[in-house]
Amino acid sequence: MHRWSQLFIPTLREAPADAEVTSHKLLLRAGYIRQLGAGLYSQLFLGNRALNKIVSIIREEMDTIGQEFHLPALNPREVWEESGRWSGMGSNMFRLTDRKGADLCLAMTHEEIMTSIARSELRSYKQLPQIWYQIQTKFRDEPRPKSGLLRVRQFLMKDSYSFDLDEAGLDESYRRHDEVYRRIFRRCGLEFVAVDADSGSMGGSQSQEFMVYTEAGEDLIASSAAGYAANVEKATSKLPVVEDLAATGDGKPELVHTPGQRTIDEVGAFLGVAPVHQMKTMAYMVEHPEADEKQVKTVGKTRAVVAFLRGDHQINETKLAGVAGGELRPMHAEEIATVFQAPAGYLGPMGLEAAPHVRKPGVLVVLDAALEGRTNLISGANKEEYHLRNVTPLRHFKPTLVADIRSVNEGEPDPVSGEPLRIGKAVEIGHIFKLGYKYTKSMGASVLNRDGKETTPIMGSYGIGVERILTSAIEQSAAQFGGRGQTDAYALPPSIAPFQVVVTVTNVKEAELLAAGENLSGQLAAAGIDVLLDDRDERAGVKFKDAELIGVPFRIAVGKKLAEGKVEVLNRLTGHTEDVPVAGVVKHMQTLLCAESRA
RNA sequence: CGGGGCGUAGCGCAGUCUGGUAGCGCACCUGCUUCGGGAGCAGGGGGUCGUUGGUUCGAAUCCAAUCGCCCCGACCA
Repeated sequence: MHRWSQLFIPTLREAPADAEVTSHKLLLRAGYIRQLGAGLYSQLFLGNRALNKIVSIIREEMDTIGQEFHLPALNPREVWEESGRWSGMGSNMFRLTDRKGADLCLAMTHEEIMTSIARSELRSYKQLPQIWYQIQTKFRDEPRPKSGLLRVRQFLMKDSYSFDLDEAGLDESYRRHDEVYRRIFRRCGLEFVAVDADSGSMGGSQSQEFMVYTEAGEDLIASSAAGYAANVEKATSKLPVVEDLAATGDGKPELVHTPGQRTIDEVGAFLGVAPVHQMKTMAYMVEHPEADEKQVKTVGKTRAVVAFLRGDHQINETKLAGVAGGELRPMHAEEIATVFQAPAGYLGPMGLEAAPHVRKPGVLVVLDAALEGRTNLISGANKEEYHLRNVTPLRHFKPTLVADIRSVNEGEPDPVSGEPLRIGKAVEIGHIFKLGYKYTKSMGASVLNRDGKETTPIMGSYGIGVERILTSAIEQSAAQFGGRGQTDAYALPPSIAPFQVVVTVTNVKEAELLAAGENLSGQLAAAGIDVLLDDRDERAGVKFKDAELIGVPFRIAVGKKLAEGKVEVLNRLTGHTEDVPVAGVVKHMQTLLCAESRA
């Protein structure tokens, strides 16, 4: 049993001005953390206690499928050279030099180290599969740390790595992680969705992110009630069929004078057509990575990329960049003039010389899949103050290719079941993905297979952000309280709260109250409940406020009702209070906690 | 790295424009009263005004440089 009077729980009445995000304010006010520098936080008693509980849950679940390691955070340069990431990680990696002048780095992740162990120790297929994990501090020199514990430069990560003989084995290791992750997040009381994700700089094929919807999030995800979920960078939808406009005149593209009308809305209003019947032109330049030598050789370091979308649709630059094979930037005015021979506002497809193939030189012209099969659209005419009617893609102009390059919108039917999509900000709390052979191959790991032949093991890599679980639990709860009109209030799930119950003695100067509180706390502790006794010589109001601030899910007030042999039990998760006879409190709490852990 | 903002007591802020040697609320300490929703009264402690340099008789205040933090963007597991 812990006595509040002896603890260091520095709660604040007001949040420091630097804190903007809800969870950041609350973590500071509740005395969980204090800031040391940008993206660097000290975890105080309560913060550390909550994080330790999360770590325990993760460890317990991970132990059902893997083995816990603990690797050095300080890594020699050589290992990272082997995978090509010493330079690949760029300035996001903290680097340092030892007294002998040797280069070292602070690890951002541990594929290299795990693979180096696998390389030197794994010899036979009989040793596979292996799942190795650790819970360890990671260092990343973020360009912009922000939002309290959400994006920091030093954080705790559970990272695991699987080594399998073949793809079927990897599928299984991946599936087991998927299952365990879901159990971990459920036990931490999070409402999450698993989304298909972009594999990013880590390389690999299949990949899934575990996300918690919250306004503080940095990612946008789309999900539907039917279970479809994807990062907006990847999400698609099934669009209802659009009835095309009737052709005018002889049905061939027809010039119309549109003086001063440049935007989709202006042209639409001027001609009396809806945006769905218009086609918008987006002009970019793509810069190919040096690594893609072939591409750079045939089509040049940079090339023009022109995308056509429905008038009411938004371009998804991530998708387009994927198609174009490099980084995008908007075209400059001179480049527009060269490619289109027309000013922005009147750009269109006619007269463009499209590259016949992505790997062939010429302007890369991409038609969004939503325009495939559409007819008689309105587009720019590549002539100042003129637009065209009756433009039918694939008949009147040939793009290099047709691809999905747009962002889905809220409410559109999901591609699987047609349920409306919900789009919202979310925080990534976990990521699992199939790495493939990237590291085992580049670092030369191999085992002998059944036939005595050298075989490269296939790898998977799986991460969980420990602090992010705490942060998103707070965000999630604060949003619920906010919905009930209570701002800056939250309560943590008992599984991860620093304490499950706080016993508030309303007035410690009344000896009976204090004695009853101590007695009750002792009983709860003896029953295995994590209890905090608030025995401070403070006014009741102060203690109630503090109990709420630190997010403990259950509060037992020992006060005036003790005269009737009762104490007041508040379930902050539901807001429900009830008076319970002192003798029945332990049982009552056990029932409440049990119900909560099942929920 | 581009754009914006801010550094004055533990926290929140005023004072800076118009230079004259620092103030308010909360917190903290002491005493009395109060005691189930951030108490009241009285007394008290605490600040190199981010740092460095310059202008001036005199700088929190004006000028320059520099460091740090926050936000938007770019980037990112």
